[in-house]
Amino acid sequence: MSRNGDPVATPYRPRPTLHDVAAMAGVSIKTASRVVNGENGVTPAKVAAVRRAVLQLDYRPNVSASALRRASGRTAAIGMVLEDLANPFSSALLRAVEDAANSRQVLILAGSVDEDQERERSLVRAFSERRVDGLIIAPVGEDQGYLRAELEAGTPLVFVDRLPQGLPADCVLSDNEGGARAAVHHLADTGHRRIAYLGDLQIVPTAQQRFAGYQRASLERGLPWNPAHHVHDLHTIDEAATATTRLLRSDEPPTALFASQNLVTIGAITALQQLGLEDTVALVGFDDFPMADLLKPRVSVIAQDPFQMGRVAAELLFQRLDGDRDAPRRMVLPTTTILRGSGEIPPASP
Amino acid sequence: MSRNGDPVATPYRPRPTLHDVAAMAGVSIKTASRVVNGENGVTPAKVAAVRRAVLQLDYRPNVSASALRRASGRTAAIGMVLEDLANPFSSALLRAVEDAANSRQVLILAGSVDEDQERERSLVRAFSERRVDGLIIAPVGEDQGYLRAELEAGTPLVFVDRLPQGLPADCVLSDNEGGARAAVHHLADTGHRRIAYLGDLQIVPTAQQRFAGYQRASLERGLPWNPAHHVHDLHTIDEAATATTRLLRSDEPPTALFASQNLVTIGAITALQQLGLEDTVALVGFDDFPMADLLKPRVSVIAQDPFQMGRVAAELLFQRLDGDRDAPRRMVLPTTTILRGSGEIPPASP
DNA sequence: CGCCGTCACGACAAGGTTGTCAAAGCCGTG
DNA sequence: CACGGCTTTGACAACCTTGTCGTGACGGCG
Repeated sequence: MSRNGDPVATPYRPRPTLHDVAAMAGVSIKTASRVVNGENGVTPAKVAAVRRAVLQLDYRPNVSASALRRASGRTAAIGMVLEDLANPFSSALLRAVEDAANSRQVLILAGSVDEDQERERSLVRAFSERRVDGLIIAPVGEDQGYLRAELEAGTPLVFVDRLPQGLPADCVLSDNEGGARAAVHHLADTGHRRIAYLGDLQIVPTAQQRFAGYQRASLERGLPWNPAHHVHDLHTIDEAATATTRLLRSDEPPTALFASQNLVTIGAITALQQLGLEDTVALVGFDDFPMADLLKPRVSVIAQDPFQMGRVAAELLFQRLDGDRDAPRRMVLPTTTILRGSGEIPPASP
Repeated sequence: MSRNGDPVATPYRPRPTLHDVAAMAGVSIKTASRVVNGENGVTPAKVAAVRRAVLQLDYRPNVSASALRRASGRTAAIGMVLEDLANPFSSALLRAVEDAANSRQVLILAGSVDEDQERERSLVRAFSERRVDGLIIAPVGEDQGYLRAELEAGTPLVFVDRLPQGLPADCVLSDNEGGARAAVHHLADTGHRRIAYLGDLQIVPTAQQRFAGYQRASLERGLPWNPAHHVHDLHTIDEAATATTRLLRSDEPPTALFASQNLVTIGAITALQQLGLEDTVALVGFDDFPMADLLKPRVSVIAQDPFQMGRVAAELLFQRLDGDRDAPRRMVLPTTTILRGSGEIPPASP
């Protein structure tokens, strides 16, 4: 009863192949291939015939089969292993790389690892099984030695945001230590001596570097070293808010806060607002975030430039793909200090 | 003189193939294939030998070659065509789809179109040449008929955020009209009668729907219809801010604003803050955004749920991949009205 | 007119894999 | 020991494409 409009599964029409194109154009497969790939040595008449057939059949070359046969084996795709595709930092990286890849007709496979080492490895494996031409990785694991085979097979690797461990490879980092140091110096310049550190998971290398910057600046300025003012392992807004509240309610509260990361900064702001202290306690956050200049007070930050990081990483990768086989490079991108208000609140006179 | 540490380009080691595995294990290629694919009918001793060889060579099956040969032709990859990978809406969609894909060992190819029709088509073409198993598309073009060949070849298509034109395909939308209508009703409930509409590019279908909702609610509440209070084609924060400023400085300024989109909302807030009117003029925005509840006043919004949208789209897609060939479905996701303060500001008494 | 170089073209193999199928080995039974 | 039935195994073709190379046609030259 297929007449009365029942949805009937029409059989799928198989995709046309070069074989079909060649048949329709009345030439050999090889000649069709030549035309499709723009090689010369084909009569204009046959070129036209093949072109017609391609159009009529809506022929799409099969890149997989092509890559399989081609000498270079290039698939014109690269893989990106990121922390979380939904977070602004990762997605800015992705977008920047996309722009670079786009101009070379290269596609991007992307995945999130969520701080899970196992997932990092399985993603890389999946990309490798697709024979991506290169990988850009924001590593979470403690050892990237498992990638040696990729490197040896000639797949260029570029690490972003964090240093690779146990593998010589290109790498693009922010100046985490320098940025954190600048933040603390700025708060000290404003008159603060009791500056709390609110940090991400200590296993995260960038968090370590930022704490090192905090420590270095504290030393340089002769600030009191008070472990009660150092909170580590904050990984969500709520955790950061809770920790901030506790700090500010303690006997000897800090007069300024350095938040080592996006979500921590937001958590700190939440807590400050709840306590009504947002105009009393100074705050500098690491990482800029949207809206930072619409809050009251506007939030001073140490900004990274994820777009530039992605752009530089992509440049490195494509240089490698173009044959550059020099020693691995490490690029350190400077941070920018953006003063908007929250970091310029002076300490309350005691 | 390669002894003294000059960087010397060591030749790349070609990736091991099944052939190599088979040779090392002393079996035929086919038997190695059987072991790798977990087929049975292989002696335990040979299974063990092949496993050893796989491990020792760090063999990675070539998914492309495999897909080429397999009857299904599945590549275990899907393509996503999004507005801009760096914007929160797109990246939330991407992430939600990734989570669904991940549980099926499917990878994601993603690209941004930036409101460029041409780019939409070229991205789809690139994905199609990779023989992705399915496509999730946030369309920008005015006609998706060019995708018919994909559909006929059996590649499931799911559209998100916007309806496809000229093609019967699955589709997941927010209730744009309903959400906008709710926003205006809420502002009317608060006592407003002069509610301005600040809208995105008019060619964008979602913008049209939101304007329709605004119009419908205005009618339902008998609000004055004042074209001077309707601003269209705002696509950046700056444009929105400028337009808002102009509106509020006009002879008969609105007492409330409905911003039809993320960036427009932010632009409106910027303008309100500059004019010192943020506690005087009411504002409801379409789309939630991070920090909306840390601003002063907190920003009332009509929230979409991009994660759910992505999840639903992925579900549809995978159902199709699992053989569902029913008529195309259209899913409309409800919006949520989140009242935080800015939408509850009463009109200034004249 | 015969020879040779050039060019267009296609037959064939190969790339890494899986589906098909026949051969070979093993077992128990009569 | 011959036979039938079962399991294990590998040779071969095929997927779609491109690289190699030989063939045949053509034009130019001696």
